[in-house]
Amino acid sequence: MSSVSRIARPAGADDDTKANILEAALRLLADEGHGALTVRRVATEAGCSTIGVYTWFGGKDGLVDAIWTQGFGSFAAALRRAKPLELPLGRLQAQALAYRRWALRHPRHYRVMFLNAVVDHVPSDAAIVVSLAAFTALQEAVREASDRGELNSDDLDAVAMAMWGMAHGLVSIELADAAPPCVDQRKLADRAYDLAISSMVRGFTKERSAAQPLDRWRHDAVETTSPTRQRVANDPTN
Amino acid sequence: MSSVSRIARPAGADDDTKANILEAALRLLADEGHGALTVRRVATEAGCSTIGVYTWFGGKDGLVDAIWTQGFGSFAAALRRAKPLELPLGRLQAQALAYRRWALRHPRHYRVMFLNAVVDHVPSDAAIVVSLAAFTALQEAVREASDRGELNSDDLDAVAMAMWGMAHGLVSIELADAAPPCVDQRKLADRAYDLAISSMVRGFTKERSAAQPLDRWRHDAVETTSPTRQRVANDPTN
DNA sequence: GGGTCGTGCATAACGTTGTTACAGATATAA
DNA sequence: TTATATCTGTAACAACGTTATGCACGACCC
Repeated sequence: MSSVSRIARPAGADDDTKANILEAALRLLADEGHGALTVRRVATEAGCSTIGVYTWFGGKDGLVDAIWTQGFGSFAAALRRAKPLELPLGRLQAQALAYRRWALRHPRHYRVMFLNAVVDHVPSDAAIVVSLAAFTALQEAVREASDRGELNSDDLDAVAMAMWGMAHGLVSIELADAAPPCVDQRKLADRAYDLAISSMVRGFTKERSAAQPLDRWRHDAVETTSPTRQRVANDPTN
Repeated sequence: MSSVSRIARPAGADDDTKANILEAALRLLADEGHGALTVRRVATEAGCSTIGVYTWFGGKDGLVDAIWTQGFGSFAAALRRAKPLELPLGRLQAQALAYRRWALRHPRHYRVMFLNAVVDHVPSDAAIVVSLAAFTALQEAVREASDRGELNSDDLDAVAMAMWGMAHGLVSIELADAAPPCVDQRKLADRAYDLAISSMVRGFTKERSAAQPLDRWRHDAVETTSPTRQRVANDPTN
């Protein structure tokens, strides 16, 4: 495994303990959920003792911070990658769909990042900076719509926040299985999300167009929802 | 304190240990947050040993369940008490405002009920039934609007869910202090919440009326936001 | 009144968690 | 070779939720 040790350590120790630990943590999170994210368990999976987590991440908080940062990188990229729809506020709507798609593909990651899955973890300043990139993508979409004269409000921050809040709330409820009993929770979540986006966008636009259904974009967008991993080179969270 | 013991117990034991424990837990939650909600701490504050929590609530889960139930009772009552605004979807808008008002008045309670403040607590079936009352209030407001012909959608469940998700998302972000840095977080939260409500409502309504600002209702509605307790007889959470 | 039963309770412990003091081991620098 | 800095495993610590054990007391029956 280890090529050449560059730093003093006991014989037989792996050279890239840090990478092993983070990888083990991400794997445990994806496969078994945040309940498996104990220092001892991660250390065992990474092939070192608990000390490794403290040497390389400063403790569990630091490890979760790394997971957080990695997740937000993937999340922000997904938002930025969203191809604008041919509708009013097209980029904003595309990002809203991408928001839920990412969350449904990485539910355990989303829980750590947004749903306090790891108790009372407070992200570091560095992690917060990374996470802001996601919101920035949203703000840019809002500004684009504003520049095109599509918005009926000048309060761009409030518009961005309203969209984020809506997406976050609906996704949170869906991931928490907190929706009220229903014949088909998933279908209701689909409909509610589409309706919320299209209604809010309709409320934001100047012209009074008819509501624009989102079905055709949604369906091919959310084809995969199982939490099983699908690794891609250099981006384990896709 | 204790009037007449009706059940066998050691001499000197208080008669209503169960009430003491729940009261102590609610007080600790309100005063110090969920971090103070340890079995040992609650027992000490209630004047009994840890066993009391197990005897009367079956464990910490049961205790949190009781807090949950109590909170949802207060929450649902607040939604039902909301006086309809003289606007389209007036009852729905009033409930949305009441939603945030309750959350800002009982932030620690809201965190336990909605934000996974107590790790991985899964509510009991009984607690879920109580919590559904809150959603029912929302559904009734939607049905009322539908009966009046104010809605442009027939999917009433999706409408209710969209409103709930929006409110929950924005309030969650606000309570988590997760909003991006800004001059005045609170004012942005105010504006974003009003904008989200009015925009979504505008998207739901058939006629194309101008956006209706919510400021005047909002300001006298949310005058108290500090987490300090203001007890009212028979309803400690107001 | 005396004996039995069941219930509520305190003490003390168990296992698991995050964390750390300590000492040993090793690569690099002098 | 010697010295230093760094990494690591062992073993322990405190705090957490939980529970086995045994005692105290009221209710009940005779």
